[in-house]
This record gives sequence, C-alpha cells and structure tokens, in this order.
Amino acid sequence: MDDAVHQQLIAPLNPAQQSAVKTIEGPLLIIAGPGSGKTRVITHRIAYMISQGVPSQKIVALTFTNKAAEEMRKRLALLAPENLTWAGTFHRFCSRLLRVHAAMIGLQENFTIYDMSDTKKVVKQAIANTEVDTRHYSADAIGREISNVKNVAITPEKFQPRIGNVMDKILSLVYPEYQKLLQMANAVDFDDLLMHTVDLLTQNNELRAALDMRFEYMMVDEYQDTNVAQYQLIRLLNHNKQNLAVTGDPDQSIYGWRGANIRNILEFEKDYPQVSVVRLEQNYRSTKSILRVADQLIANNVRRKKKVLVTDNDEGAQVRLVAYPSPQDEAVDIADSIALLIQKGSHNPSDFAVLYRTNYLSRALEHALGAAGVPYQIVNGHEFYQRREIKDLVAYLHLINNDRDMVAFERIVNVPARKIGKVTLSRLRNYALENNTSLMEAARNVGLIESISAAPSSKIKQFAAMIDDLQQTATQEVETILRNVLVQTGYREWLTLDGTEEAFERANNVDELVVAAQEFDNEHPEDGGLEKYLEQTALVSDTDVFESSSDFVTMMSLHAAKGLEFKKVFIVGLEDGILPHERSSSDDEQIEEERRLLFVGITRAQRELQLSRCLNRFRRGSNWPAIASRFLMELPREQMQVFEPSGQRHGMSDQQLQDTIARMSDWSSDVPVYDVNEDVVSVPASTVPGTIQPDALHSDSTLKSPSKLKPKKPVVASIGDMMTGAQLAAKESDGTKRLSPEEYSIGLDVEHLQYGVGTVVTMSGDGKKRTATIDFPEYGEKQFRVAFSNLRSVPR
DNA sequence: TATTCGCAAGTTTTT
DNA sequence: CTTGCGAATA
Repeated sequence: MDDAVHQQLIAPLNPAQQSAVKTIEGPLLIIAGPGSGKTRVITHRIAYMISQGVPSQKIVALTFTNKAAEEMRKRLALLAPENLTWAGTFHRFCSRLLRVHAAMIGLQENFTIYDMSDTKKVVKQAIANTEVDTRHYSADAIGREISNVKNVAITPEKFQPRIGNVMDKILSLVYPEYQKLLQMANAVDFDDLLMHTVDLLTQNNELRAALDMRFEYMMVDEYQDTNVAQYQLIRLLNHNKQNLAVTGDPDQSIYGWRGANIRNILEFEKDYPQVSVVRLEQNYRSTKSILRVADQLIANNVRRKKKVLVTDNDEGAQVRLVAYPSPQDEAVDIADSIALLIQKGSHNPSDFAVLYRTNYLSRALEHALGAAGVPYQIVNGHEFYQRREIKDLVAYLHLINNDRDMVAFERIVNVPARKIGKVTLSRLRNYALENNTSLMEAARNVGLIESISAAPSSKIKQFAAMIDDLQQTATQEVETILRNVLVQTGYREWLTLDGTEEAFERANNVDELVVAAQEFDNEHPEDGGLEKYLEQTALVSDTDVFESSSDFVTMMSLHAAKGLEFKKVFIVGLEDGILPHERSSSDDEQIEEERRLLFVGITRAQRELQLSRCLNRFRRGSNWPAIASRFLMELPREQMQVFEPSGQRHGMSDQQLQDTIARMSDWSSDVPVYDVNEDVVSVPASTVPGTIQPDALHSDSTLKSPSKLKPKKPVVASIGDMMTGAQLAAKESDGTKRLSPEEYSIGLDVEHLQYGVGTVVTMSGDGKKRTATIDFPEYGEKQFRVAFSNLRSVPR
C-alpha cells in the first residue's frame, strides 16, 4: 500500500471530520477547504455507512473527474474491500443510465458520444440545413451557445428566444436541427448525457422514484462546480430519499465557464432545510507560508463567504516569486533545479508539479525537462485521441458500433481515398435527409439514388459492404476489430505512401492505438467490448496512466490539478492576459474565477511553492513585453522571496516598479549577482531561485543567475541514471533491473510477472510512448509501453 | 474529383 | 504561428 495513503487511513479523524462521517441520514453539506481531508472523509463516511448496515450498492458517489473517482475507489477498496459502491463521474453515471433506458428518449443503447470536434461538425451541418445567416456568429460561437443552453437543461422544445436577440433567433432554428441530427445519428454530446437523463427522469416518475430508492445514499463531490442540469439531476434522485451529502468549497469554483452555478452550494441550505452543515477548515496539506499566500490572495474576492484556513503544519520555506527574462529561462531554471534535487537523491520526480493556465505553456517546459533528462508526464486529456490518424481509425470503430453515426461516416467514407467526392456525398446526404434515414443506410441503398452515377455508386456500395463485413466482427476483442479495420482498409499503407517523416510518426501512432486497444482488452476480460471501449475513450482521458505511474514530474493545467497535491509546485506564466486570461479580464466575476483558479493552484503545494512570470513572451508571431499578473500584487510580498529585475523596461507597470524598488532596498548588498537582461540585481545567496531546497540556507556556494545554473555534466541523463546509490542497489538485489525506456533494445531479455522471460523483438516510439514487442516462449508476442509496464531486464 | 494554394481567423480551462 | 476553409487548378 502507498505509505501516504496508509498514513491517511489510520490517522484519527478530527471532530469536524467525525461529525461528517457519522451523519449519514438526511441532507449534509460539507464545506471543505483545500487539504482538509475531504476525500478521506467521504471514503470513511461510506465505510461507516456500510458498517452500519447500509447495503453498499445503494451508495453512489458522483465526482467531476475520473481522477477523483479513481482515487476514491482506491481508498475505499482499502477501507471496505467488498463494497459495491458506485463511484464515477456525472457523465459516466448518466451514460450508464441512458444506455439502459435509451429507448425512452429515442436512442439506441449503442449510441455514440460525440466529443467537441465531432459536435462542431454536427453544428455546421445543422447550420447548413437551416440556411442560417452566419455573418454575425461563427459555428463555434453557435455551438458554444447551444452548450450553454443545454447546461441549464433547456431542450429545443422549451427554448424561448428573446425577441430581438440575434443569437437566440439563430438558436431557435439551429438548435432543434442540431438535436434532430444527433438523434438521427444515434449520438449524444457531453451535455446531452446530463440533459437527456434529466429529461428521462422528469418524464418518467416511476423510473425516477425507483432510482431514487435504488441510489438511496448519494454523495456529490465538488458541488460548487455543478451546473443546472447536474443540480436538477441531483434533486430528481433525492426527492423521496434525501440522504444526500455534498462536499465543496466555493473558493474552488473554477468551472463557471462550463455553466457551473455557485448558487447551488451557496443555497444548498435553502434547498434542503433540514440540512446539517460541517466545516472542514483544518488544513493538513500545506505549510503556513503557503497557506498565508493563498489566504491573502483569495481575500481579494468580493463575492465570497469568509473562511479561515488553519494548519498545525510548520512555517516551511517562504513562497518564491520570480520574474524571468523569457519563458525559455523560466523553463530551463525550473527544469535544472528539479534535476538537481533529483540527482542529489533528496527528491523523486513525482514530488514536483508544474502548473499553468493554458496548455500551450507546457511547450518550453517539455523542452527544458527533456534537455535536463527529467522524466515528465503531461496530463493533457484526450490529446492522443485528437490526432487525425487516430480519429480516423476510431471513426471506423464508431461506425462499426453504431452505423447511424453520421460524423464517423463522413469522416472515413473517403479515407483512405476512394474517389468518392463532395458532390456524390451531398447527394447521398440529401437522400438520407429526405428519407429520414442514416448515411450508412443511404449508402447501402445507393443504387436507388438516381443522381449518383455508376462509378461513384459502386464505390459507395463497396464501402458499405466493407463496413457491413467489419460489423460481423463487432463482438470480438477490440484489438481484433481494429486489426481487421487496418487490413480491410489498407489504412496504414495508405498513410505511409508518401514516405515522409510525418507519415512515419503517424504510423507509429497507429501502432500505439493497437497497443492501447490490446491493453483495454487485457484490462477488461469480462466487461470489455467495443461499446465499452468507445465509451472509455470518450469519457476517460490519459489521467489514469498519470495516477498509476509515479516516477514523473507532472505538468498540467491549473484546472486539471484540482484535487491533487504535490510536495513542490511551480506555477508559471503569471502574466496579465494569461492569468487572468485575457478573455476573462473584462468581467469582475470572471476575474474572481481566475483568482480562485490561482488559489486552487497555490493550495496544491505541500512544502514549497514558486510563482513565476516572464518579462517577455512570444505571442502572435513575435516577442512582446509581458505585464505581471495583477494577482501578484495581492500577495504578501514582504513574507515571500521576491526576485524582480531592477530596470523599468520590459513593460512593468508603475505599481510593479515601485514594488520592485521597495524590494531592492531591503536586500543586502554582500550577495551574489543575479543577471536578468544585463540588469544587475542583488540576490541573497540563500534564496537564488533554482535552489529550492531549504538546506540551501546552509550552503555557502555562490550561485550564478538561475538561468545559468547548469551543472557541468548533464544532471540526469535518463530515468535509469536517477536511481543511483542505495536505491539502485535495492532494485538490483535479485539480479533483475528496471530500465528506462531508452535502455530497451532489440535482443534484450526481460522478465514480466505474468508472462515470464521473453526477448525484445522490435522497438518503436520515444519517451513514454516507446513501445516494445516482446516474444515470450509460452505466450507469443506482446506489446508494451515500456515506461509504464512492469518489466525488468534479465542478465544473460 | 483530387490536390494545392492562399487567405482568414482565432487562439482557455474539461466531461 | 497555426489551423481550417474555400476557391482555383490539374
């Protein structure tokens, strides 16, 4: 068992936590500050309920992210091994319900879940069908607006356009058409999962009441982030039986843009008058220094209920605030300081996280961490599944699973190229529309469409026959289906026709997908299947991989970091326009949400925290001076270590400049020199950014500028190199050795727990995607992503 | 019908 | 700077 988890499980609960755990009947509101042991309370509470005789299958725990659900399941398994509690995201919960009751809302149980890019295509089609004038609003904007309307659970029938509102007028036409297209395609978007479920329960009171009983005890995590549809769903399922416990923190509400409604948590007490309220304010996560910064920042929010954050933890190191000349300097300094600490052996890669507002900020960091030899992991949702070649192949799977899937059909009908063109397709579409049938069905009947001439007609017929043929294999393992698709379509060959570097890369991704399918089959021997696989790829992101592998520095967005904690946290790019984001800067309410976002980021840190910004940033093609985030002015700078340049160039505001000058005068002069853009700045030796361990205080080394803090030799050459000394010795005591991805090569003998000893036959990919095909004498060839697999080398 | 070129637009966060 | 889209051309 994970030591930290174990510690948490056996540590006693404080009085507030106990009271939350023991209140199991009736509505319960748990206001839980960051690091207050919320997940622990939830899991203990469930375990307690079970010990009191509540049947565990009557308990449901709803979360926002798969990460949170996974964490909960993991801990619950330790507390109550035999429990049948269902824990998962709202979307998954709804998807499960809808598959069972699909017919009641006009769907088939094998419906497709469309992601945002799929959704966008349907919106465009709907716009085309309704011939709406899009001079004023882009398809994107219309799609966003549809999503907003759905988030408040307004169906096309209920939608009331406000007179004189142009967008509403457009919506009144496009929204029903969009919904009709989805229905015809037997597909739903993310928002539908919630809205359809609300609809289903509203229209079928018997079913609602049955489910109300069935899920007698419900817990909702991150209640501050629920939107209207989720709120209605919760109300519908907690009408007769109001054993509802919600946890949340208004200060951590960061999904307003997605329709989250703070009102839900602020007025929970009105919604459920008999409510018990518990406040968890004791923080077990962070040092006093870190909490003070968080506290002072969030105090700037006006729309807020005051809340205290207290901790018995030690003072800890001061929070650092650093201005770097450029994003490259920022990245290199952070990477080098992490590498140094790992090399010293005092830290593991998994102790660190680098957080940012927008995903593209990870680029420079990736580069720098790679150069420093630090293993890292980017938590970036569905990136892999967004690649063209992957979307193409998954579209085949979708069409096999649900032949009414319109987006999948359009995507692949001519990929690989089959000489089926725009004109033919539009005729096919028209036929389908007129006959109220799917594109696939129209394709089967293409002979009946007079406007399509012989040549394209036969091509389409061939395509339809191929899909029908593939459909015969739909019940087999996903890997088999996928391999069949590759064989039948010749996709891989078609992809690599031009022989470019990029084509090769794409072909690797295809192999990667096969491996992923294989892994899915292995992990789901009982409950697998194509439909499950497709649901998984739609609703689950790469984050599970991130959870289980601990030997990586984690990089992710501030949003993705919610609910997690790390010993040392770097938050980068604290600049005006980035955080707060420029699209939020016009609106006070949105600014407050951005502030909460930073609050969430800060409170992820257990021991040390560095906030940084850059003086220049590359934007829209060229380098611009960057202005410090206004939030940096709201922090208790006198209690932090501040590294700002002395010059007034680089676009510093007056306020900033004054602050900086004030800071400078406080600094002693008998210290080394920190060189920022040739401006000479004094920096206390103990506080040079780049050396973030507390014992630097006792170091008498005179360090140069942070960005020049490069060791003579590469700090860490590979993952393998980092396991030095005692650590490495321990790992090798039985003669086998865990290898870094780079160390794998063809011909190597490795040992697998299940398959025994085998030989590496082929290698492909790099980094965390590096994949080995290994031949086991008894089991044949298997593929592994070596960074994640439990393989060890065997000496010859 | 496929391909290529040029132009415009849009750049957040996630299930 | 990228991506996506539409028009022009082979």
